[in-house]
Amino acid sequence: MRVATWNVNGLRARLDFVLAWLRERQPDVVGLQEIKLTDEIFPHDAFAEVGYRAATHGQKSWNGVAILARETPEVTQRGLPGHEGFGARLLAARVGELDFATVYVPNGKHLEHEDFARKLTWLEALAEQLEQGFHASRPGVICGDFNVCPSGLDSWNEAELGGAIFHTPQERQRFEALLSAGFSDLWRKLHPDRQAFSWWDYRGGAFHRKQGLRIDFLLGTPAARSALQAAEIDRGWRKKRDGLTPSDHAPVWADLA
DNA sequence: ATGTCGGAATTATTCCGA
Repeated sequence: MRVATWNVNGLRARLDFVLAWLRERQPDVVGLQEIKLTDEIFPHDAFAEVGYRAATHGQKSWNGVAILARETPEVTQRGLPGHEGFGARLLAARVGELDFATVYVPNGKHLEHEDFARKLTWLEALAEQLEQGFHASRPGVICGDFNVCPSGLDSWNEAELGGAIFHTPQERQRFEALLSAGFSDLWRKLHPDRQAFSWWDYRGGAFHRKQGLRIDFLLGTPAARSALQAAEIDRGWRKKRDGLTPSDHAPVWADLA
C-alpha cells in the first residue's frame, strides 16, 4: 500500500498537475493540504475518472484538506476540536484497515505574531487528538504539512535560521512530542543521515539554489512503521512540467507492506 | 530585489497569506 502527502497550494490551480502525479505514482491513499476551495466545488468527478474517492474538509480561499483513496474514506474527524476557528486544517478517516489523517499545521508567521503562540497551542491539541484516534497495534498514518523543521539536518541553513520560525525549540519540542507518543517519521527512519527537502519558496530561485526545508511528513504508528518498505520525496514533481506550475511543496510517499 | 505564487476583491490592479 502506497500512502502519500502533498501540499498542493490551490487545487484549482493544480488539478491537472495532481492528476498526472496520481497516474504516474498510483498511490492508494493521499492526504492533500491547502486545497483552497469549499467542499461544494471539490472536483470529485475529475478524481473519480482516475480511480479515486475523496473526503474533504475545505473552506473558501485558504487552508483546506482532503483525503483521496481507492476506496471511500470513512470520515472519523473533521477539524481539530476546539480550534476550528483557525481554519480547515485536519481531516481523519478510516480507509479499509488504515487509520489516516491529513493536517495543515498553522504557519505561525513569525515569533512575535499572535499566530505563533496559537500554532504551539494547535500542535498541543493535535497531540491530544491523535492519542484518541490512533492505536499502536493498528496501521495508522498521520500526514501533512507540519510547518516545522524538526532538526538542523532538515533545513538548508540551520546556522542562520536556527531559532527562527519553523526552527524554534518550542515548535521542535511539540513535534518531538508526537514522535514520543509513538509516531515514526517514516521517511527519516529509512534515510537517517540524508538531507532532503519537501518545500522550497517560490521566490528567489530557492529550488534551484537548493534552499529548502523538510516540513512535510508521514508519521506512522508502530504497526505502520513495521510494515514500512520504502519512502521518498518526489522532488521531480516540484519542477514545472508540460507548462504547468508546480506547488511549492513536493509530494512525499511511503510504501507499506 | 522583499525577486513568486494562488486567490479575492474588484474590473487589470492591488491586497493578503505563504
